Amino acid sequence: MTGTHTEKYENQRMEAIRSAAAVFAEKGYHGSSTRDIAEFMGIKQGSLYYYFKSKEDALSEVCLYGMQDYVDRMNSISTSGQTFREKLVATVTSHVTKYREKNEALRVYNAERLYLPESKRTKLKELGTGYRQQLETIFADGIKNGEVRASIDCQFAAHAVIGMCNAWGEFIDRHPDMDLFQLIENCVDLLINGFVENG
Amino acid sequence: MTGTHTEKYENQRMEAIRSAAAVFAEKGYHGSSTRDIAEFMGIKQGSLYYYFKSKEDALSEVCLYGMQDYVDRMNSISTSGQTFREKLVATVTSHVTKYREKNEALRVYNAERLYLPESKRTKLKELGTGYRQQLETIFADGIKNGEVRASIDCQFAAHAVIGMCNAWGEFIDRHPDMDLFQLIENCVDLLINGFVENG
DNA sequence: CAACTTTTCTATAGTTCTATAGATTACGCA
DNA sequence: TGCGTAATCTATAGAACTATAGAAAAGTTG
Repeated sequence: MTGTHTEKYENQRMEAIRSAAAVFAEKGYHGSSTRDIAEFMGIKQGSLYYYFKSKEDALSEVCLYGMQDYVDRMNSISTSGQTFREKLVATVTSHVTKYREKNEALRVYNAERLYLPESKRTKLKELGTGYRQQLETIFADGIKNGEVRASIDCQFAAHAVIGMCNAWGEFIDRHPDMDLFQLIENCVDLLINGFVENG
Repeated sequence: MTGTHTEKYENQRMEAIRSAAAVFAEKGYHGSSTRDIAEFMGIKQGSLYYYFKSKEDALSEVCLYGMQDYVDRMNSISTSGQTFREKLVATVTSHVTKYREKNEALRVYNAERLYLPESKRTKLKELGTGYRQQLETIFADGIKNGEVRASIDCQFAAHAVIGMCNAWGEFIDRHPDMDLFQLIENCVDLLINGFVENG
């Protein structure tokens, strides 16, 4: 597959994906033109079609690019021999710092993926489901060894963690001077202890 | 202001705002055309401009419409004489059920407001800030009377609650058969007790 | 350097979209 | 019933956008 292409082609293709990610993240998929993306990358509008079959194809590539890295990190967390608490810290840290690293692709995945037709979303769904299931397993294991309250619904818990991280991710993007360390600490404290005295 | 217009005009105007909300919620601001909105409403594209000065104006009205109701509910919660716990339940319930009621306008506010120019966002910012500050006050009062742990950062807490509710809101929209009662219970339990045994 | 391949550019066909102007129909009331 | 206002429609100017075709430039290899 990749063997058919030059090294330069592959490099430029990645550059095109990153450019598309940056532009989509700022203006949204429908608010961005192929000219915007090409200009960001430093080429002409028409040349972009040497790397993407269509604008929709560009969105698809951006989403996959954003998810791949994200899922990879979760894989290494869930297979590490850490305690529940450590895994939770690692998950939140990984997720939240990804936004600070200005990896716009993950934001694009969250905000724009639904504009892709079903057929182009199956792979993305698999990745997302895989991520969530691994997080569910972390909770299930936590219940087994007594670290997590037995009444916790693991599916709810996984969704809640992901949703909270995404919500803060959006916020972080608009507040570049925010103290991430403090934020992560607050998130983990909330997830572990709740807000209320004597829970 | 409103005195200059007919009752029919005001009714149709609200209908136009609700139509715009529905269409924007489904396709996004840039992905929607004025023809889409007009068709949803059952009139012709050009006629829409009898009710909106521009497409951007439509977005602005939708966002304001969505926020107004949302903020009103928070006003009545925060001025009620309830305990922290009760106010938290009421807040989460109000927020989450707003999504189930298919009030698309709030979703549009969350997802699309940033496409408005700064000048058209000042009122929206005021409303959002007001909401958040009232929620912060609920937490601050909870600390004062010992219901909430003293180490909680009220600003963080308010953002976290709003972010979590919005995250679940998006989810609810895509899962219409979900049990809201159970979801609210889970959310409140998480916020109050956290996930971990003996917090 | 000459032939060939890869990458980029220019130009454009064919759509679609916003916003406006002016005609047309529906409505309220004397 | 007929007049004046309110609401909607038709038609279109003018701009923008996607995707393609074919020319040009850059790069590679004998």
